[in-house]
Amino acid sequence: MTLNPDDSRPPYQQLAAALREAIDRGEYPPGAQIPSGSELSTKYGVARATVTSALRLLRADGMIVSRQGQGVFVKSDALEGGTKSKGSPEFIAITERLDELARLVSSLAERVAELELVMPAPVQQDAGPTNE
Amino acid sequence: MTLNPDDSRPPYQQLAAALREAIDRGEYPPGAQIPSGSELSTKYGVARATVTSALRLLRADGMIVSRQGQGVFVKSDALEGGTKSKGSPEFIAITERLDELARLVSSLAERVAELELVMPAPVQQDAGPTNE
DNA sequence: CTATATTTGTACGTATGTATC
DNA sequence: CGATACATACGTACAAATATA
Repeated sequence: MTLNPDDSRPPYQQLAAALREAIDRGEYPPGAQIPSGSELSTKYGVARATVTSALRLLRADGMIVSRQGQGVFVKSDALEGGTKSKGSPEFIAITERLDELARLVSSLAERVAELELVMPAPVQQDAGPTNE
Repeated sequence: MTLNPDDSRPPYQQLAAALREAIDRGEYPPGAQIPSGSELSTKYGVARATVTSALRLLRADGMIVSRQGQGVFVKSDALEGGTKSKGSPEFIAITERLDELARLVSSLAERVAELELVMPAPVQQDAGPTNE
């Protein structure tokens, strides 16, 4: 499988569309693991960075989740028909912002959890008022 | 200005935090143009791709807008009013909530980063459970 | 209108770090 | 410990859009 050089869209968008279609087609059913970045890179004749860019779009669509050391998996509630990939530019922009924000919040939560492990326990204030 | 190698955050997140702080500090006021990718690359000693990654976070925060052939500009609510208000009231409301949330998360990220600098590094437990 | 420089966007190939198996 | 897989980074190159001479 190769990308179409006549397509006006850049390769990473074409690859994203191809993967979306494959998911909708059921080639990668919900919960299944998508081929690794290296495999996709070889299969479609693009660099691994291009695969990463394409997967970022799918992640923004909420169709996949990436787990370091494991792989990339199709989300269980991935919609059929590619409804999420369409919509107004504003919708896409908001979705991407939400995705980045969600990832940032996740990493923040982990960092805070680690900090709490090494933090001395908060000193109990002497019977302070609990109102807000 | 150079990045801190002791910071546990990857360079692109450090750079994003530095740029966020510079914007909040008023070094790049609303509507102003941020130094070009090449300049930031030289100034902070990172690759341009790293600058791009950092700017993607700021874009996710809603702090900047990029215009190909022109540059990257600090987003100004007043400046953006003309083009951004072309959505349904629901879209505008969601965008505003997203903006506030992004700002809150950004401030949280900076506070966590400061805490991590003062805190002792978490010890790696070599006999811990590896399952989840 | 054309040519050139600037800036962002995208892509490539390679390398390293880290998590998981 | 070794193999696999994603995350990140580097440096280079070209395309697209814009501004300017």
